[in-house]
Amino acid sequence: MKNNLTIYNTLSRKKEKFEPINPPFVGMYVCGPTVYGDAHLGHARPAITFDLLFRYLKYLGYKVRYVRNITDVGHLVNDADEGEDKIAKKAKLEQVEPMEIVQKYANSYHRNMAQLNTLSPSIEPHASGHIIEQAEMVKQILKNGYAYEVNGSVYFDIEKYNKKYNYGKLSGRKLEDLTANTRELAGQSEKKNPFDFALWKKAEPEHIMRWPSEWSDGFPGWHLECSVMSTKYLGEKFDIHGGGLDLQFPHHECEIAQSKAATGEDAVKYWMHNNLITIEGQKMSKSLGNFITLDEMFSGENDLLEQAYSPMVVRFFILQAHYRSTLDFSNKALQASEKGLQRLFKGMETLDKIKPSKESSINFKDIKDKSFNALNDDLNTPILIAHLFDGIKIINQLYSGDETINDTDLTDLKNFYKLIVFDILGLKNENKGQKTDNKFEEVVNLLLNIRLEAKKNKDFETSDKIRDELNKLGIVVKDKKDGFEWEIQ
RNA sequence: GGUCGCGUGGCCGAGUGGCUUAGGCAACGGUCUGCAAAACCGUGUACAGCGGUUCGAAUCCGCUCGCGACCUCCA
Repeated sequence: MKNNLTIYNTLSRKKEKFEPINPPFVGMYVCGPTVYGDAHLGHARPAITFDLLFRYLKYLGYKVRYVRNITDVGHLVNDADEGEDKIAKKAKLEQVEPMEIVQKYANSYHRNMAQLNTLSPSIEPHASGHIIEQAEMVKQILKNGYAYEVNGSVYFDIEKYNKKYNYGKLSGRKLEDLTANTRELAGQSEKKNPFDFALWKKAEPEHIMRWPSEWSDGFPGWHLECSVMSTKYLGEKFDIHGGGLDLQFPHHECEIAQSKAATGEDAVKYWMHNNLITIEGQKMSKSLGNFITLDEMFSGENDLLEQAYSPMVVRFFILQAHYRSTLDFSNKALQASEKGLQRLFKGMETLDKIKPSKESSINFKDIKDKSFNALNDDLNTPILIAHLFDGIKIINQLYSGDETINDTDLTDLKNFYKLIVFDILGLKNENKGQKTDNKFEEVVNLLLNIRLEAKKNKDFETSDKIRDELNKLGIVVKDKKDGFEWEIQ
């Protein structure tokens, strides 16, 4: 299996050639959502970034197993309500079962991800379905001496771990700095060191999500599920682990420590982190409350939104920035993406109308090569898209007859655009296949044919009236050389 | 406070030593049109500031200013 793909590895802080541990198989684990609220724009970014990678790796011929978890056990909210997890909290608020919350938001997450045209992961494990496995890993870490039990809770012993291994290598932190900077949180006296983290936490009486274990009735620590489920489904060593940049520390750092402490192996070869979406320069996040849910994006129902943005516009917007850069949300930027996406699809429609000639006056190889080079360069989709637009210019020249293309090249060109735009970038033309009612279409066509006649008779008063009135109803009329086109806005 | 990152033309957003006019949107001009719209073609403006290294820096180094991320749940 040959490829020229390089990806940026957070571990080395460099772009590295992508070489799977066990080709042609590739194991990829991505941190999924905690299902306690509607998915927002921020959730779309890793989903789309790693969907792109999933699609591209498959195109390259790899057999990819893509695992993305659903966190439904809940994490500690903070020390003020220690012992209460965020899912249980929401459940009490709404007077429903915790698993009902999980089901509800998992469903809406899946719906949103389908709207964004992301492929389903190969496996989507729930943390709650892997309590036994998590307890097993706790035992293993205890047995290896990197954890200690206090009052029914089990904590990871970072100081001890750091004597043999390197805690902080992913995020570039040093234990001394952590010691100096970790806040002294109340109720943490159980821990040897404030930076130790829970592997198993004893549940307080009011805590409704709990499972029996040899230490206590409780629940697993919040870093554990990813170590456990990635190991279970991808093995002790696997290729790619992805997630949002905000998970780098402490979540992924702790994952590394847990896996190493349990198995003695470095589980992950390539760590990948997508950057965050900002709004007015600030991170969009649940905790800051400045987020826009995906449902709101698609419906326009949020005060920050001037209009609705379709799922493909959101996807294209995200792909127009490199995944390791922050991306600032604004209506202007989204509107620019909307127009750009229209131009891209319009170009592809034009491509279908081109008639082949005997000879080709153009050479598309350059654009093709550059496109794949961009993709291979750590998934540089903004560059890739720029090349696609360069190609659109050529397509228009072919259509106008300023350039020519032969049959073979034309087929090749069409296949290239379909491959990149539909299969790899995962975009789809939403206007296509949006069938309106046949009778309705006939009626509009009838009106426009009357208008055409009026125009022929130079009765512009009537023709303009029909155009303007249709416009008021949201039907945009576009005159063509011999006839018309129309669309519903 | 500690660690890390960023600051590109009206906006978004690539590029990281010498030609990339990156690209998109907007703006302006044109073609088309009865007029429009749409579409297409064409055009301009940039690298936060100061200093240094270099034949040459948006790109490397230093300082200053501004912004952000992580250190607490987060995609």
